Amino acid sequence: MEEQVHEKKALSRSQQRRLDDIVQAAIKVFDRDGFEAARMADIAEEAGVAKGTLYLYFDTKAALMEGVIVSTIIPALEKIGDAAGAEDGPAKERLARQMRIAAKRMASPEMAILLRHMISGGEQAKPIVKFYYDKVVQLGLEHIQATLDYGVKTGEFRKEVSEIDPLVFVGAPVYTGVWNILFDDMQALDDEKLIADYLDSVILGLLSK
Amino acid sequence: MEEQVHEKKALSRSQQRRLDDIVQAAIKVFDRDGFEAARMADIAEEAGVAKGTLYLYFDTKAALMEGVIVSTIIPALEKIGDAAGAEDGPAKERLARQMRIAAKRMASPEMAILLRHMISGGEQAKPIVKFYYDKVVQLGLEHIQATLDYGVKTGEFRKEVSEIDPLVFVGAPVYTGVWNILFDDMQALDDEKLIADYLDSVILGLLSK
DNA sequence: TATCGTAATGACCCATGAGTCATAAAATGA
DNA sequence: TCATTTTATGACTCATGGGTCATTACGATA
Repeated sequence: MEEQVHEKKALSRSQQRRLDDIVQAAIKVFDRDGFEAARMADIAEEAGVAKGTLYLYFDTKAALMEGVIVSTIIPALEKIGDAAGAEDGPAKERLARQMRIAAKRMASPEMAILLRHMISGGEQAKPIVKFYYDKVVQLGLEHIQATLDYGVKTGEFRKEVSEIDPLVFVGAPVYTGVWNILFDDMQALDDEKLIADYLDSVILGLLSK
Repeated sequence: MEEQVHEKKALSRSQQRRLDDIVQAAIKVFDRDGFEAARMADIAEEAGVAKGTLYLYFDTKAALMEGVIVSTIIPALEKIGDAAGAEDGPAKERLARQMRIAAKRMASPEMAILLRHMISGGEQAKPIVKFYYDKVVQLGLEHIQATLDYGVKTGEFRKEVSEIDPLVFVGAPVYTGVWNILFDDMQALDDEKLIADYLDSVILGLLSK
């Protein structure tokens, strides 16, 4: 991930505000139109700024996209890491908590932007995909694996559970994200119920007895 | 879904062959570059044909995309419907079979094209999304629901299982599709094992005893 | 209020690639 | 074989939108 605001270390108050405006506008337009179809002119208008001004803050459209991701999504992801890592309660509840957090995240508009960009942006999205894989996917899977192992160790889960691919447990959260992008207009998803049902059916299969 | 080959009823042998070449070339290029980045000139070259020739068979780039989807994906989906509908064996195995078929489908390159297009193409992809929702998602969910009900009726599944949102069971298949698009370079997915693990953990949670 | 440096503007430039069409090649058939 | 219709070609047109930069507005300082 590169820096995208040239070499400026410090921005004045008003500059910071403008940058925020631009990022907010970009989120709105990227979310509405997708990266390719989004026009810089629209983002500028949405931000109440001239097109040229965008280029004072971001060198290219791709850099603006990265800026959006870095400034809104990465911090959110870090929070997830913290929350999921909390080590208390029975394994069953840890797993449930992790999945709920993941699902909630996947359903956010910021994540929709990220997902859409990673999926549709070919070569140029590669660095972001790599970053996401290393920093989010890997970490998330480790968290889940740890919970599974923990549950087995305490005897709460049957011992074969350690061998289960932790990817199994990200299916539902990812699905909620994709569903929201594709079909939300047609049939809004009840995230809560979906995850509850999921946990209901999955966790019973994990228990020892 | 519109027809895309003007009003031609019958194509000559050689025309049919050319059309197949074009569709094959389009699949290859759309898969490699995604819809937006794919250039008609590249598709023409790949098909061994001049650019203008493409427009004898398809009016626009979007129509070509639809042509690809209609001619390769829809038939495949129908086959799924047939296979999943077969009504024999215990509910447990019907469910397993349905999920395996779905997962295999989601992992195909044709589905990758469709997924990418639906996710990244804004307004213009709407009709296809709608079509997919009506003809595939709905139908698939009905099949799964039927299997769940069947399992409950025979006493194989505990009775609350009827209340589970069938979406729960498409999480893993969808996830395999998305994973293949995003992370296949980094870590190839073992579809078989993933689904097996998934079934292993989920189905135990469904059983009566 | 005059000067100077910095930020903002938007008309402009230009590469790109979808789509066209006059021309050429191929097929048809008398 | 020649006339006629059908199919293929690729150089060309043209709309689009990312990115630029000469000009203007602003704000701070003396």
